[in-house]
Parts: sequence; structure tokens; C-alpha cells
Amino acid sequence: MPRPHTPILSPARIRAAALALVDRDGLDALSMRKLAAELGVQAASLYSHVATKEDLLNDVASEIIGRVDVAGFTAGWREGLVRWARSYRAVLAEHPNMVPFVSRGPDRRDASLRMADAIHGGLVGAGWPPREATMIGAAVKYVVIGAATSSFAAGFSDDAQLYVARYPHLNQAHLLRQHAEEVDNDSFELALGALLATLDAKHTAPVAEAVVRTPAP
Amino acid sequence: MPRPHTPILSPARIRAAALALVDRDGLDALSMRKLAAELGVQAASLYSHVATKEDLLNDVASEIIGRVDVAGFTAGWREGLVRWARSYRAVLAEHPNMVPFVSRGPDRRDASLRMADAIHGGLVGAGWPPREATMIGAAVKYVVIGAATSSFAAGFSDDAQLYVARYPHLNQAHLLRQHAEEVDNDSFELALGALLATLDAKHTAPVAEAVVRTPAP
DNA sequence: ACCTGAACACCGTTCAAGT
DNA sequence: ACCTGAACACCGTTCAAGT
Repeated sequence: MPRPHTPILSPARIRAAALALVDRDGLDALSMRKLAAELGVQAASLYSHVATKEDLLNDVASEIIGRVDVAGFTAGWREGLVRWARSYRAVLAEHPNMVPFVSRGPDRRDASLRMADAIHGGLVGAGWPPREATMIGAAVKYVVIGAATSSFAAGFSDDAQLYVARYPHLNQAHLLRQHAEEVDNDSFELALGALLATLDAKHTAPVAEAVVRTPAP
Repeated sequence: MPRPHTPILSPARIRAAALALVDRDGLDALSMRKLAAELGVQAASLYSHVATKEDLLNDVASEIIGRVDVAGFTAGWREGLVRWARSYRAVLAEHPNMVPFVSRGPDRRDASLRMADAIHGGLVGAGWPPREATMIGAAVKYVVIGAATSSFAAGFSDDAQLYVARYPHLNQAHLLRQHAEEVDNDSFELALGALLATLDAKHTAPVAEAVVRTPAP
């Protein structure tokens, strides 16, 4: 066995350590040097396994997105959408400090494109015209990303009572910390439920056509 | 006139230059040194007018949020919400590179709190119970922030056709650049319209009570 | 009061050198 | 093949010094 050292690093280990650091200290606290220190190694060593900090974060983001449940469409488009929306939100809520990065812009990440494709395919397969499927996917995504991004609960600090005192209407707005998650959740379900109700009303005609076009095998 | 120099900098001039730089080159491209260079000055000079880079960005964000129209509630809660949502989205769309910063987390900025307070006050004044007003404000905000954050059009690059080739369902998804803005807009209006339809249905009872409780002056 | 020059403690990334 | 040490071109921020 002439191998001089068993390797101490690997892309997966680096990703895990990066995510742990971001979860603990925030996205801005992640530096290649701190990450290396956490792994007992020099900063330059990371570049044997990772091309760039941006790439590393993209890979971490892809791992997160990959955990979203897009399999619900076997039980119908409604169930597919609901499971997608709730699991998408839950997965983001597990890593609030990664949300700004994960939800940045029009997504070029492979995992995000696969997710978008699964949703679009599920909707089209259930009879929604492609143009409407795109809009529905986008609208649900807006609600999820918005809820994850501007959550009351995420990073809610204990000095929040300060604001309650200064802004009269917020005073009665149930913004206390113990209610923040509940308000987040109810607001999210309000938006999601409203969207589904509208889709239920629209749904009747297009799905009938689709059954004709794509008969069961 | 013993004044040695007429001051070349001011907080407002610095904010304007910072926003222009971010709009042109992106949020990551903003550094105090580049900003100073743009203003024909040394980096250290900025600190006579601005406490910190973070503070500067917060002030820029406040200016942006301050342009949002929250005055529509004089024409009823429905008109108030619609004008708020559309102008909020439009204001963010004017500065897509600032969106990640403007919509970060639970907002501690004064302008954001004033906006939230105006919306909440408008809804409560129209008869919505405080708890529901909070949820409605949050739900509309989710749609606006989500639409601004994960817009197809913002930063849509010209090599997007690459993905269309690789992902079959996206192929038919009308994701070509010339349609991106239209899809964004229709998806946003779908989500907003769904929310309003649900609120219209809920609205009847609470508003009647409110008229009794808060009679006209 | 406002701006400068130099410095401090950081960054991401590269690269020759060691094993 | 993997890790190190040193270096490069950057950061945000501070502070004594000039006017």
C-alpha cells in the first residue's frame, strides 16, 4: 500500500461542514478559511475538491432542493401541488440562513430545474395546458419563496417588543415570538388554499380534454 | 468665506451612487472602495457620512420601500391591497439587484415597519380582525416577495435555450425570454387574484361588524 | 468639518513545493 | 493525489494627519 495519506477531505464532507457552519453562524460568516479551520485543514486544500465558493454553495443548495417532495402527482395534481408546496417550505425552513442563496434569481441549478420540470410535467400530465402549468408552478413557488424569505419567525430576535411599543397597529398584531411561527404557517396556508380554490374552479374543463388526449396505458 | 472646501459628499449622494452601482453591476459588485472611486474620493471619506456599508444598504432599501403606495385603503381594503401589492412588486422590479437585500428576513427597517403598519391599519380600519389582517398582509407580502425574488425575467440570460433543450417539459413551457415578463406578470396576478377571491368570500361578516364598532365621524 | 494615506484584520484564489 | 505556505489582489473599517 504505497498510498502516503488516506484523504481527509471529500466534496461531501466539505458540503456538510459548510451547511453546518451556515446553519450555525449565518451565510455571511462562511469563509473558505473558517470552513477549512472547521475541517482541520488549510484554506487552499479545499480547492482540491471544490472549484469555487460559489460552486460549493450551489452544490449545498442542490442537496437541499433535492429533498423536496415532487412525487405527489401520482395522487392527482392537487395532492401533488400541496405536497410540493409544504415540503418545499419545510425544507427551506430547516435551513433559514441558506434561503437567500437557494432562492436567488431564475434558477440555473440542476436540482431546481429538475424540480421545476417534475412540477410542470405533473400538471401537464393531469390535463393543465402548458401555459397554465407554468403559471401555476410559478405562483405556488412565489408563495413558498416569499414565506421562506420574509418569515416572521426566522431570525426573530428577542428585542422585537421594541417595535411593538413604537408601532400602535403592530401592537395588536400578535407578533410576539411565541405566535410568530403560527402566524407564518396560517398566512402560508391562506395563500396556498386561496390558490388551490381558484384552480379547483378553473380545473373542470381542461382536465376533461386531457383524459381524451392521454388515455391510461 | 473662510470655509476651506465645499463638501463633495453627502449621505444622499452616496446612496444614489450606491444604488446606481448595484443596479448596474449587481449587489456583490458594491464595495466601499469602488463606490468611493465612482464619487472621485477615497474609501475612508465615505465614513464621514455613513456609519457602515450595512447601514448604507439599509438606507437605500428604505428609500425604495418608501416609494411603495400604501394609500389605496381610502378606496376600500380591496383597492388598498391591490395597489399595495402591484406597486410593491413594481418598485422591487425597478431594482432587481437590490431585491435579495430589501427582502431579507423579518424587517427591522423603519420604512418597512411603517409600510406593514399602514397595511395592517388599513385592513383593521376596514373591519378585518387584527389576527386576520396580519395573515392577509403576510400572505400578500409572500406573493410579492416571491415574485420579485424568483422572477423568470430578472437576470434572465440569453443562453437559457440550453436548458430548454435538456429538459423536455420545460421545452414547451413558454420560457423563452420574450415571454418571461408576461409569464411573471400572469403568475403574479393569478396568485393575487386567488387571494382576493378568497378574501371576498370571507369578507361579508367581519366588515358588517366593523361598521357598527367604528362609525363614520 | 471633511477628506487623505496608511494601516489592520480579514477575504477568495493560485501555485510552486512537499509527501 | 492531496495538502501546505506563501503570495496576489482584493475587502470593511479605523485613525492620525492635513486643510
